Amino acid sequence: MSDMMETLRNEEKMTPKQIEIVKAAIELFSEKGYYNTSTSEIANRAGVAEGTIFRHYRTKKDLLVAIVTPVITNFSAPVFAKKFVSQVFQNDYEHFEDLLYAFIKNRFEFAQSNLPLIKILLQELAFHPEIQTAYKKEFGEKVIPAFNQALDFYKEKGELRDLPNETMIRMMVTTILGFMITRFIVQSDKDWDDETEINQTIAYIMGGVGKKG
Amino acid sequence: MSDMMETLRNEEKMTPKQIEIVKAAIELFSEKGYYNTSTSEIANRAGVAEGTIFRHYRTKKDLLVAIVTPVITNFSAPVFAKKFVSQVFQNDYEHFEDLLYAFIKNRFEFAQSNLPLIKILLQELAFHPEIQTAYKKEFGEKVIPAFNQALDFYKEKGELRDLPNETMIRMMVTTILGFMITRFIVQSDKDWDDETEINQTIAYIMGGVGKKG
Amino acid sequence: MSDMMETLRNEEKMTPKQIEIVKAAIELFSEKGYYNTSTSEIANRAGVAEGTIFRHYRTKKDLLVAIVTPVITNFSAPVFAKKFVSQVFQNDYEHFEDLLYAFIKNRFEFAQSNLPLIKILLQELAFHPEIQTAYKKEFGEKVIPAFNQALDFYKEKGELRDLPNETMIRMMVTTILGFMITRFIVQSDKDWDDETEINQTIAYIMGGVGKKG
Amino acid sequence: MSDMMETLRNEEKMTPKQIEIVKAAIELFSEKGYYNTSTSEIANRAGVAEGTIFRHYRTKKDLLVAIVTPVITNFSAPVFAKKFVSQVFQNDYEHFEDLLYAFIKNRFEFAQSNLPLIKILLQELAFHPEIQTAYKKEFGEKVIPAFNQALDFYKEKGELRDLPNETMIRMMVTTILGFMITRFIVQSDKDWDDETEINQTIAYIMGGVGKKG
DNA sequence: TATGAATGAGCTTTCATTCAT
DNA sequence: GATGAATGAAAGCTCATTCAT
Repeated sequence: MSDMMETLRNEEKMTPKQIEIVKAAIELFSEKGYYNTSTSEIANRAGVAEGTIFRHYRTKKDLLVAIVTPVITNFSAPVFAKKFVSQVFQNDYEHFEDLLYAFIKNRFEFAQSNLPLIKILLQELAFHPEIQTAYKKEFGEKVIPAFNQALDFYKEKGELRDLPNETMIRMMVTTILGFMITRFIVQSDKDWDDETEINQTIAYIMGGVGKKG
Repeated sequence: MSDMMETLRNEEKMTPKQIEIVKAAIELFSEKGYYNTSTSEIANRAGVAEGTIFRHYRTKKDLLVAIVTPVITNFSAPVFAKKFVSQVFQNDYEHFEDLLYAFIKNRFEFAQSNLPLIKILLQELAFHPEIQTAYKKEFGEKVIPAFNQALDFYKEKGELRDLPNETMIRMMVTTILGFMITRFIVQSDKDWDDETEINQTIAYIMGGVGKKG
Repeated sequence: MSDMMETLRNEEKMTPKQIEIVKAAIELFSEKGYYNTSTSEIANRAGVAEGTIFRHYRTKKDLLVAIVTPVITNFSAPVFAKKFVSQVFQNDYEHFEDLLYAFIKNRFEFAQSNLPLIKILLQELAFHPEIQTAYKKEFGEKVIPAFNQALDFYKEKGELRDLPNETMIRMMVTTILGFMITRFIVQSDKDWDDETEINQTIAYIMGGVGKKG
Repeated sequence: MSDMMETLRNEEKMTPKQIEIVKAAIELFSEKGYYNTSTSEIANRAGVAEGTIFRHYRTKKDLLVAIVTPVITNFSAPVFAKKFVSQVFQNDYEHFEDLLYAFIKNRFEFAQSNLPLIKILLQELAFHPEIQTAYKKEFGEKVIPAFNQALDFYKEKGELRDLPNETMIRMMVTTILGFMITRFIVQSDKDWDDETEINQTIAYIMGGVGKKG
């Protein structure tokens, strides 16, 4: 839980009760969904009066957005921060495969320790235009450009097929997200050998986008 | 719309009003989600009294389930019906790639003409245990076995890598679903060259699961 | 009470419960004011579930407006209807004083049997732009023109001073309203000799606007 | 605003924050009414914490009463103070008309510089028994007696008709208040020639209560 | 004196569901 | 089968007031 509160970041400015509210909301939203969770339930679990929620968040939806928006940023952004891109060009990752491994590993761990947040994001994305907007902005302005740089770099190196970046990104993202959703949500109770699965996923992707021979 | 009503199948037994109710519910559920749609709105759009809905469906959730359950069966099942499997073994599809093409093409068209139904399924799956159960049953009892037969067949033929079927299925399903979700939901407004995209998707999958050389 | 329901007019189209709701609302709004009356109180007194109120009136304010708007029309309009104006010109009222008497008498009786409605109107006018708009429209389009015709007629006859109509109307309306408010609201418990008071009011007005000698 | 604070009188004993609270409350109450103004809004506009309001006024209603009560005294009283009455008997006003002019002029100016306060008084009078009581006390104990003295004096002088004082007071007050309400509230945006209107009002009153010939 | 987080009762409103016709 | 008025529980939200600091 403390991991997640870090993801939400501005913990310092929060009162103890507000932190309890956010924690309770995360639990309930991820378990039962936004519409199946009442504010009185949240207040109850947070050990707080219902009115207290509305001192901190004007509406129930504001609370949802306050929870979900940082996840969008933190789920997609960090790896694409300057540091990461520069690592690519400094040859920290000799092959695209190495980059892929670092990336998936990193995001896998993020997902693991922020599971409830990610569940909320996935479940509610369809219903809240505010969240969709934030997601599109993040993806369009940060993720795509960073991906483009990296893909161009490794294409130049002759490691990747001559497919449009857009197509490649879609396929990779799809494969990675699909793996994580299966791993953490659809079949979370299965006994997984994560290291093997990650490597198989990388192999699958490389088979699809990497240059043969 | 009539395509979709076919998917729901038991149209014959429905009164005209009931058909209107289901049509209205499909539209509204897929546009705004189950929880954002009120029964009075459904009644309104169906041109029916609110009470009429409850003559046909004991609860609002019953209406949802009545709409969604057939989609599960129809989205996954038909291709795996006896006819389909026998086609595989009768060498109707010489290569796995051919099977894949037929499969994706067929499901792509189904998705296209049942888009609202599939949106409802995807959006609500997370929140309704009844739907999850139906989905798991269908997937476990029909899809997996059929896939297994086909994969074993083409493995034997030396066309597929020696990966666990489960892994292969997950990756293929993920890739295909991811393609369709992008195509029809996330970026439905983009200008798509469907034939090209389908072929690239097949190439991507074959790269990942096909035997090299 | 049945008098008042007539004022509201469209009783025919109302369900019995709706009539009870309106009656209860009139009582409570006039006794305690709009903001001091809760919808649960109204429902209670009307012997109705709270939800029933909102089947008939989308919001609490809609209920207020539905009650108040007809009062505006009925308080100001009827006397100025065609019939009334034509009576003026057919010499039904030989002197302005006679017209005044008929007018005050008629409005006095209307006020008497619609007291709660008029209290609501006076009390809430200040706070609800919707009501102000309705009132201004009614006054500007019906009352003023009718008054103008009558005043011009009796000015021609040499019975009225040469004051601007606007000023005369303001003074007369003020005097008449002031009388009624004192009579029915401020000092409603006093023992009034209505006939005398009405005549004195007329005399006061005639002293102020009538031609001397 | 400083004019109004004078009206409220005990400014000396107020802390700066308290003064801000009162100013903010006057603005908001007069603009939107007591029930549409929240204490948090007042605190906000006053630049003060919400709790601070309740250090100075036990309840929100106390704040209203603290604002409105002095207005009642100051709106009606000053003219009837000893000084004023003695002026009457010292023949400072030869004719009743002169007294009337001085009175209306003086109250007109008071109203002009205390408009928000007077709006609050008029708007809230109907809903708060505390205010009604204060108003009745003031009117009964100060205004009526002073008026009686003056009216008797000018009746003796043969300038006024032989109407009951009560009736005359009612009519005069009604006319004067009605004029001011029209001037400052109902049609405050109209272009007024105040001097002319005041004189016409006096003429109207004199026509109604003055002795003919 | 001033703060502002916290309270909880109470508000208006929504909505799935019932039932007499 | 169809209606639609009525229900009442529960929702989200407001707000005057308290109190530890």
